Amino acid sequence: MPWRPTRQRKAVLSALHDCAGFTSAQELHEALEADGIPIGLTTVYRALHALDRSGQVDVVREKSGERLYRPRPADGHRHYLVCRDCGLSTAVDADAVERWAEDVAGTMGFAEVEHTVELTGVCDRCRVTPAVRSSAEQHS
Amino acid sequence: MPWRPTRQRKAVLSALHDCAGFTSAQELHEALEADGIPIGLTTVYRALHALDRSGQVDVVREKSGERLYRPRPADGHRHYLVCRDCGLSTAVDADAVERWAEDVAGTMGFAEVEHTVELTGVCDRCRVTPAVRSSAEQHS
DNA sequence: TCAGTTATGGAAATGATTACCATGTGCGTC
DNA sequence: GACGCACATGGTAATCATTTCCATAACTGA
Ligand SMILES: [Zn+2]
Ligand SMILES: [Zn+2]
Ligand SMILES: [Zn+2]
Ligand SMILES: [Zn+2]
Repeated sequence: MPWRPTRQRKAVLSALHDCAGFTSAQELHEALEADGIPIGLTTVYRALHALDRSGQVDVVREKSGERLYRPRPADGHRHYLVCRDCGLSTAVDADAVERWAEDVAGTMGFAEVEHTVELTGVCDRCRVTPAVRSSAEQHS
Repeated sequence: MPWRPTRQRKAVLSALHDCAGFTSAQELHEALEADGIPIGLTTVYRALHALDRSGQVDVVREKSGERLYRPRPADGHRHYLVCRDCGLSTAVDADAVERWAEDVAGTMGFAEVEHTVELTGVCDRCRVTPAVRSSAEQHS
């Protein structure tokens, strides 16, 4: 399974790092095109899929089912607290959950256990000044 | 917002209780039709949506994005450990997670916090006798 | 250069879910 | 019981993210 660091793949990874929070495939595609980087939507999906398989991105699903991506921080597996209003996302400490997952799996005799944990809420700022969720401008 | 307990709505709720584990809207629809209960797919979706809003079912999403439903046990909010192979699902104790979620949310200044937690793995039995995931027959 | 593999991207397909809308049903009223 | 209206149903068509197809392009090693 060779891996060619093509212009497109590098562009996707780069564009992903330029985004503050979680971003969808389609948003990324638009952003790239807007930057004058011609790339097919299919290729964006493929690149994200590959990044996911190789563990370079974290993926969450929003209520609609759309997948949102975010470059994974260097220190590995994380979970996030995401504002439903503005999209602001913050990595949180989840050691307790990690331990719990291990525990439960062991107790129940399950193997190859995976977990997804998603926390959503309304952030401090949005409680005061409700914002519309937009990929372009998320307050940092 | 009145609530008429129509033939169809009662049938959906009943069919849902007849299923061992999590079930999709379409599976439910097929099961109902197979039982000679004529009902529109649209109606099944509406009924499940209503049950969800009123907190009578738990919902999870599988990798494909398909929504799976399960009647919520009387004792309220639960999380499940689901076998990726056969679909066997088991409610697990998640007090640790509940507390963690509260904690994190409070610390970060978020309000109206919601969480989704999904545990998947391969169950004891499936490690020995791999089964194909099928809604119809899930070992209990 | 040549062949073989890998990557790209437009268009068409997929598949769950939702929107529309004309029709049907429950139910309180007269 | 008949009437009227709000609520419910269900077929079909639309939506929409994602995937599949497939012909073409780019890359790599010999
Ligand atoms: Zn916010
Ligand atoms: Zn984790
Ligand atoms: Zn199993
Ligand atoms: Zn919980």
